[in-house]
Amino acid sequence: MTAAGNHQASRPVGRRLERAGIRDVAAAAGVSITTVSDALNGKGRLPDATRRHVREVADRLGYRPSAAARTLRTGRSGLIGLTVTTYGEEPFTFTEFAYFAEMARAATSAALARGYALVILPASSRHDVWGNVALDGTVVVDPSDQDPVVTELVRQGVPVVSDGRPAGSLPVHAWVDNDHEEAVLGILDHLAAAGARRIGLLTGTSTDTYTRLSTTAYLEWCERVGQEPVYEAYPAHDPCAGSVAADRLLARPDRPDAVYGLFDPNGTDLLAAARRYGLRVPDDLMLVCCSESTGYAATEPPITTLSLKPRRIGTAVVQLLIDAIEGVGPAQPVQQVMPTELIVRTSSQRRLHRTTVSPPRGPAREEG
Amino acid sequence: MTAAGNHQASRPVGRRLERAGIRDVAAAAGVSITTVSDALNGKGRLPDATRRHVREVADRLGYRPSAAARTLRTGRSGLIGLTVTTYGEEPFTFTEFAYFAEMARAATSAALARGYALVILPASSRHDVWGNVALDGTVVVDPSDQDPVVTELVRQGVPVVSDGRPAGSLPVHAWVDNDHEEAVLGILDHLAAAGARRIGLLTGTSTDTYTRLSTTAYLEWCERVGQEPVYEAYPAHDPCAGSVAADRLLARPDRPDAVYGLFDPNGTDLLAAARRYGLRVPDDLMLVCCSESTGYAATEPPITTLSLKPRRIGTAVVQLLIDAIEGVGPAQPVQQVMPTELIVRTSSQRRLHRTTVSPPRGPAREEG
DNA sequence: GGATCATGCAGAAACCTTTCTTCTCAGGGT
DNA sequence: ACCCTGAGAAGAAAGGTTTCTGCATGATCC
Repeated sequence: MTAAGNHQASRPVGRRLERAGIRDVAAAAGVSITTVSDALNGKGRLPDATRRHVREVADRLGYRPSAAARTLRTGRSGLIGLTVTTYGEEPFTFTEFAYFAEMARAATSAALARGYALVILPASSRHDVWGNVALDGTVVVDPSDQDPVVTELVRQGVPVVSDGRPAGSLPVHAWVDNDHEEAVLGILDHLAAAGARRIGLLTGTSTDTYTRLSTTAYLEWCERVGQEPVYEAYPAHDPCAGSVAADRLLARPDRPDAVYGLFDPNGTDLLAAARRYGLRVPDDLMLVCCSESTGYAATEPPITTLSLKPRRIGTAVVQLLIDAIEGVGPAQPVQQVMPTELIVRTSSQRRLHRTTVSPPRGPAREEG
Repeated sequence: MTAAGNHQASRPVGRRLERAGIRDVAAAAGVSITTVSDALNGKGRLPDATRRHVREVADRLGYRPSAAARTLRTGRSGLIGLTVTTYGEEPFTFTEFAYFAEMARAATSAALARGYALVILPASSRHDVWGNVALDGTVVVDPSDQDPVVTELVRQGVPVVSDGRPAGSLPVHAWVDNDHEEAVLGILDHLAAAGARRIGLLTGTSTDTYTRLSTTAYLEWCERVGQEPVYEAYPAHDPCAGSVAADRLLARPDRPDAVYGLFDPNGTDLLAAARRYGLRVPDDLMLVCCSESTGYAATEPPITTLSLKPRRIGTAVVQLLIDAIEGVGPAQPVQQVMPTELIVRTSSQRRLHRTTVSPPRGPAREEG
């Protein structure tokens, strides 16, 4: 109230009008700040009359407790980080785009339902951002081998739960992951049952656990059934490399008559390559890819996809994390393996077999 | 160091080992906490030797300033909210899913580049979450008529920038939106030029500005060229209603020979309906829809889409918001209208015309 | 040679809550 | 009459930073 005192009604959306503090409420209600705090938080020994009175005064003054002060005092911010692996400048790569979006959506819902908010943070980036936000815990998606940020967080005692098995011996508090081996084996069996004689794989060159587990499962299956492996690996974070790799795979002399693609755009990549080579789908070439996109229901022909059920994963990860933050649940690290779902469409049905799907385990409780 | 002093190396991932504070650094470096703060923040008058020494000691101790304390003192949290309209239990509806995901991605990048992190918050939900997080500002997507949360934020003086024109007289500090009228007019002209005689519209029943502006632009165009309007409106938040509406539109006696669908899934909806009625695309029916999905490049036939360029929007919104937070830029509200991009594919080309696209205005600077 | 001045650093307030501890007072038991 | 108990409420510390103000010290200037 210095020089600005003479034009009061000038700008209601001004610089930032001084908010009412707990002191102001106490003064207006004629009680101490302790009483205000207790009344508003339902603590202490106060008669209902006092509680109501304080609440009413606080409402009238538009009082909102300072989150910063509360965090400082209680050590709890109500914020959990969602750490995404960054490729180049952008958070999360395109190949896992739909997956990540769905997973983040579910994680947001789950966190909000328990009174927490999600902060999106880049992995292993300039850590001034990391230092500037008080986190009660962090979800890290696909932790890389020795992520310095995660290591640092764990060292500080911040609970960390990962989506995907942690590589190396990263001591996360819990992780959730799909049963990737079983998923791949299921797909290969499905294709073989539909009449595939030589099944190819479109895989990645990176060393994350998803790629690794899926590839080794494929190789094991090939060995078991006595098929020579036919696969192409490409850098999955490159948006164009998928098309090239798909083309290469179908250009081989030992061209497969069925292909499973590990990454979301591979369905489109393979379909385009098949058209170039005049291959009919599914008659000459059967196709399956791992994707969350509903667009594969509308391609010509519709493509069979493997869904990793990201909503289930996102929900589970957040539940585990908040349990760890609040100290409920087991003290030991938890490992939760979630089933996948094969959505069978035309591209993997050479004859009109059955159209049922095969959820590998457990009753399907939720729609996610 | 009370009872826990006797088993030091017991659990490195223990409860939460007490972090080093600025006091500890000061003591270890043999200086005052003022000096530590100044040395680390590049303020005050200190010789470089002292600065280096303090920094080194701080590093050795693994000192990280408490974000809560800093926020409390400075009034700045480095956090900006991303408010999404919630439908039912879930944040953001499916119809704007791809748009939102892309927009959020760009917003995250832009915020991080300027040292801010993004918090995802639900609109008009239980506001205990809102009260618990200190926000420097908020981006609100598609603000509804009288959103209580946004009103409250503005009242508190928190900068608010909206993606989409604010409905009513919501006093946001700035907004960014596409030129929806121009986009619709461009599409209608494009279809007419390709030979469409009667153009239909698939629109929504909700009252948000996007739906409203697009629909009135369509009606105006119809009046101008003397065509009877042919449209169906449906509740866009219902994932199944789109198919039904598409079917109804094509079942009409005055069936259109070209349709523009305002929402992302409408391309698939219309394509499926066209198949049911035995209509060839684009020969009997031309199709355009508003979508960010790349899947429409792989449908049969590929479908022409209107992209709202969500990455540009997300970036612009965050820049505007941070400018407002940091007090740079104009004091008056800013309104920024961004161009859209029509991606012409087979579904809207009856004869083999040109394949060029028509960005309504401005040079295409970035790829987003 | 004393006033002035810049330099290097320290003290302490302020930010706003939550919570531990303490105080007062009324009433009931013996 | 006394002690004890419990309710109701207040005092004050603590949480960790930033930053304003101020105190020395040595160098500079007339």
